[in-house]
Amino acid sequence: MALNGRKAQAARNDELILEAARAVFTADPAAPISTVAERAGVGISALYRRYRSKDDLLQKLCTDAIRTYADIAESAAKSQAEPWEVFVSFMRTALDAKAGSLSIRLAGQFRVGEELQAQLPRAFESTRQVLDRAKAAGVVRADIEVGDISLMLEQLQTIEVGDEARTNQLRHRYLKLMLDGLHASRDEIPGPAPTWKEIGSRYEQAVTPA
Amino acid sequence: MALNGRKAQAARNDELILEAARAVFTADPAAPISTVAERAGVGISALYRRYRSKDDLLQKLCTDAIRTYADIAESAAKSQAEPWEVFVSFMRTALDAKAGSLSIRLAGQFRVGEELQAQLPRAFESTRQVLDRAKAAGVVRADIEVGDISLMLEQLQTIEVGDEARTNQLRHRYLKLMLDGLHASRDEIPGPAPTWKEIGSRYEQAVTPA
DNA sequence: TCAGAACGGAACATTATGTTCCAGTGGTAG
DNA sequence: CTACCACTGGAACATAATGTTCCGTTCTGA
Repeated sequence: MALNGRKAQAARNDELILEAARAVFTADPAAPISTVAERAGVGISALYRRYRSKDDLLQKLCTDAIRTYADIAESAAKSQAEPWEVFVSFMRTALDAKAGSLSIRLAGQFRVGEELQAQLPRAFESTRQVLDRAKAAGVVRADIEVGDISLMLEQLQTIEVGDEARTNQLRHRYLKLMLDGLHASRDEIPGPAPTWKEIGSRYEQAVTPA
Repeated sequence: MALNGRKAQAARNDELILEAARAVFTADPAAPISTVAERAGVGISALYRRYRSKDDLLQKLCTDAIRTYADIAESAAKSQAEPWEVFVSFMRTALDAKAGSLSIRLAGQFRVGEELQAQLPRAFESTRQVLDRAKAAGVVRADIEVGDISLMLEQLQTIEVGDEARTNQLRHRYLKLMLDGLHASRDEIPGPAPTWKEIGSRYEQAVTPA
């Protein structure tokens, strides 16, 4: 009966809208809000009932995404398995979660709220732990830093061909390639690793609305 | 005196406009045409005197870019140096030329003209030769194909931090990482390589204008 | 001196899009 | 059974963005 109730319908729409928004904005960060409504199969007012503005929706999406990423990293940091296994599995899971994709592609388009900001240290710290453990074990080259992980995941998530399954397959194809590069202890790679500041600075483009 | 003449000024503007357009559209593929004029330090009419429309300008930019890429690939294909050296040098040069960057980021925004289309086989064929030679020499893993090269260069060119020099440095950082991955002959990398069709299909989004 | 090529940039037309508004619907409390 | 109202769809509105045109101005070259 909860399935037929008006409230159940509303609750289902909550999820439908979020899912649609994720899909739409992942495909096109500049997409209009009407596309989200269309994709979700609801009217525009269903959106505005839930979010004060587009900015609000984007913020919610990104905060969720970063929280998901932080969760994944934290979980990996706690794992007791082999350092290389943990690292690889972490990278794969993070890639699949498309967590960074949204936040980066939408960077600068919305105000960065407190909750989002609060997730950043957690994301950074956990990633660092996973990475450091792998480096300490000698299975990841020493000249890799946390910023590298961010940039690599971002790069991978820019890969985009028509089909979603195929896109994912290709992303993992290049992840593997990168992992092989990371794994090896060959010559130094050029340039210092990206700093956390460099990576975060892209969020600062947003014109602060009233 | 050619430096002061009206015609000389016009000729200089030709170049200024192209340079500005490259810079602007590389940074933001959706940039308005007025930004290009501003950056070039000319008025809008100076633009429209040279190009019938924005579409024309974009087409010109991309055609140039792909021709440049094809030139680089062709030159590498002719080189007699060591296969691995040739391959690495080709990748570095292609990356610096930012050749693919423009064409991909603008894909679907302009009509694909004949001249552009004519460059594609040349680009593909030369890239294939460089790659095949490296594979035959056993210095590049066998499961890499031409489409991989395209996608990798594209990925690298999506890297973007504020500073241009730094951006370039980071791109080369990850190119090196990828090269290490390519070089190694470890386990298979997952998924079939991207096909030429998959890569080209992104140009087809353009709504054909009258 | 003067015709006209080249130019700057305001003005215009059009489109895109965030947001509001209102009438309709159906579950539900009383 | 009925009246209420949360929830919704989507048209309408206001606004901002931007491609293109137009016109008055400048300055070269003959």
